[in-house]
Amino acid sequence: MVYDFKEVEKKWIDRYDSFAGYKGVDFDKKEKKYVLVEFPYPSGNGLHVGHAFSMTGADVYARFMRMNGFNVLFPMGWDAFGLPTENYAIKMGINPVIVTKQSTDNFKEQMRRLALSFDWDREVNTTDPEYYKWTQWIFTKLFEKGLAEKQEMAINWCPSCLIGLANEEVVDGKCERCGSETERRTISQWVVKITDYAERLLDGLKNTSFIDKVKAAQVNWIDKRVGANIVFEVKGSSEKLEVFTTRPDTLLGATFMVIAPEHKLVAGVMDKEDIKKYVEESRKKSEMERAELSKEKTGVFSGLYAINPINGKEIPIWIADYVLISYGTGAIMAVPSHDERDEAFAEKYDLEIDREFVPDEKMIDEIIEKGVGEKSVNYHLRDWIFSRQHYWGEPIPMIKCPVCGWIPVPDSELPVKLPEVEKYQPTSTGESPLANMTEWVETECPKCGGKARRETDTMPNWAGSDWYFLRYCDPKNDDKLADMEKMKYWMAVDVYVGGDEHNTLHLLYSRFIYQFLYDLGVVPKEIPEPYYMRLSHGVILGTDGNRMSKSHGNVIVPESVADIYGTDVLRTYMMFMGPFDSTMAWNERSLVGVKRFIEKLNKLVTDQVGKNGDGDLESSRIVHKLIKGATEDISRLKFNTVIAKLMETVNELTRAKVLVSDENLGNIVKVLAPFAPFVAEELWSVLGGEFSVHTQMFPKYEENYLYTSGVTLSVQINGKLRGTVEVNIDANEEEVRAVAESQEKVQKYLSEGTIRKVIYIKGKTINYVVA
RNA sequence: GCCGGGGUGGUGAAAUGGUAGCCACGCGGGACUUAAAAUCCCGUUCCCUUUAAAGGAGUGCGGGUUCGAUUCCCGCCCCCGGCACCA
Repeated sequence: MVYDFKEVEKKWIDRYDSFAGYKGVDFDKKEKKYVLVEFPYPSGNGLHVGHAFSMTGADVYARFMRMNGFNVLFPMGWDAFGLPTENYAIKMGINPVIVTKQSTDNFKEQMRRLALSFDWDREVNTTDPEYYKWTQWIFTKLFEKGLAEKQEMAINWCPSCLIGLANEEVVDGKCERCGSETERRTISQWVVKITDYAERLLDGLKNTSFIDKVKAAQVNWIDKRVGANIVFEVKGSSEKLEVFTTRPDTLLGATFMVIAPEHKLVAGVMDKEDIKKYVEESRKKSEMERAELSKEKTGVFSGLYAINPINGKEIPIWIADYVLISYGTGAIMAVPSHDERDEAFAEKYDLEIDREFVPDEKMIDEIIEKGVGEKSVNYHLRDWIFSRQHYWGEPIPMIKCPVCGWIPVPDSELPVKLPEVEKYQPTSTGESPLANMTEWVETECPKCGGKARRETDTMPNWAGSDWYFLRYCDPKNDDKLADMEKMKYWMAVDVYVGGDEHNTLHLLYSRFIYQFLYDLGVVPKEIPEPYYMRLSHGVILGTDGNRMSKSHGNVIVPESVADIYGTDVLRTYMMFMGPFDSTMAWNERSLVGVKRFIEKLNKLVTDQVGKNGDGDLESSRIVHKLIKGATEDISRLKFNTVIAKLMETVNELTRAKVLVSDENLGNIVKVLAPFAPFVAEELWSVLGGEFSVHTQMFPKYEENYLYTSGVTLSVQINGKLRGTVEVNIDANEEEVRAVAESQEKVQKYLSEGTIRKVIYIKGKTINYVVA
């Protein structure tokens, strides 16, 4: 019988739409398992095979957990605010709400075809006012707790998008979204003080079992440095110069000081023409550009001298933009004999380098004793610029009253809905288009009732994804972001599958928001961290080896494969391509191998069903070996080797021409089910099983089928393979030696010297050391 | 420069201290067929060899530990991803 995937998919797909087997059941007695895969940004291009790959991997795992008796929560939603939708809306003059609807409908249908077993009853959308009501609520709480404030600050500015960018959104001095050169500009911005949680964010990693590289990414991003702040007098001035150093022991080796161009001491020397010029030029550079100029450091002498607090030595103070005002105190003591950057700078400007200098540990005590410095901890983590001058984001729910100052919008008036506007682009002043909505902007102060104005900035795209995993626990709750008891049941996320690109920002921001909510008492006190385990999925690149994107023109959509080969072959192939966490270029070359495998399996089952009673012992051995291997491999997300084992099983059973019982045919089908849901369902029904195969228990292997008395050992002579022997698994060294040494070839090599030693590793090898 | 990941056949890859290359693609040969497709069977790391047997080399490079190293350690080279010159 030829396998017709179109007919089979058509037969089952509708039944899965309302299938109870895929739903997470609140408070179910079964043990829960929360499997989360990052929700996508629903772009107009649709879901590509990269998405399909990571989601299918998570789906296989979720299905496997269900078949192991867990009550699985496997939800999906849309992180739908963002610039591409806004840009498309601007270009086409269409409301982003409509654009978003079209995109999410399209994504959802694609996911349906991929047979992803999401619980659609829990679908969330960050652009839904019922959802962003709570995103806004969180912001008002941040404000109330003093963790959000407006700051006049120099930011990266994109002159094309007319928007402020966080440092991480500037790539090579260019705007990440539009590619324009960015500049520095001072603007009033909402800033969220994530740095207050730096220590907690480091410490909390102890409560997780993230894979090592994810933990490392978090630790390195926070980058805690312990050192000292040391105060220098400035010669002929009442001003003092404070520096942060991780090496207070090198204090006596300091031969010059460097301050950032933004440092307050610079203001006093701006009358000098060369200094003024230097400061103005560095102001134009973004931090990225300053970083890029690493090979050619620039600076200018301030004319000022600092006094070393220990030995009274006069040290010249230089101004250089390789020192950043945002880190430490914006000033350093330079020890060119112990720091390569300082050395390069000293050589360029012909400054003193004390090559004889030896660091002195006791210096630290002396500094503290003299009261000229103190222990200091710095984190490289920076506060989070939270304002965007854009339309398509959550309005920041704040009101500016000329009398009362900034007042958060009261809970009862949330959500602050995005008003309809005529134009979606930012205003010519760089304000968000909401600023033009006079009747929306003008409001009353919630506190004094006087005339006041709404904030017109919107939130960054990270805001909605900071807490979405909580909303899945209770997606329709109108009174709170989620019910405490439901969160207590489902949280923490057991396995969070995501991309490396989110291992720093998204992961850190969402952990921060969770910890903040924890302190607020709105999430369960038993659960200090949101994610128990974080795994990285790999990336599927285009056939050209580049990331899939419209601009590269290398996007492969899953339907193009599913139309020809079917969903099962596509899914199984993606899982077979390589390890789940590795980067691979899309290549359809061996897709046909998976197709052949599915057809062979189909033939095996339809040929043998109902004919073979108990089957042959040999077939049970083969099938139980599969069950054991598959159980271990899926648990470790080693999907590619499970497929290899399935292929091997079908090949062995076909070649051995053994009789296979219906039970064992069913066992193979169950192992296949997480990967190829449609054909597994069909074959399960051929075998007379009840709908659905996906709610069956994953088979358990039986030890007695796996036991083999015979084993093949390698025979090595001086570590080189010289033969193999078949022996009983429990054979002792003498027995193995007798068999091995009866072989002509082994005798030949043994006769070349005297046996000095024999190493026998039971079940594996016997090695003769001959000299 | 810093951080993370990686380097194994013609290709995707497997093996995490014990027979390197499972499984799959591709390729070669054969069966079936009027023919082709599909399917099935055999072979396929490289070198030497008509073939086979036998041998040698072999997991980026150079060392080391070990009876034995793709796997562990030290040094180096190259590729990919991330980055904020972080004092």
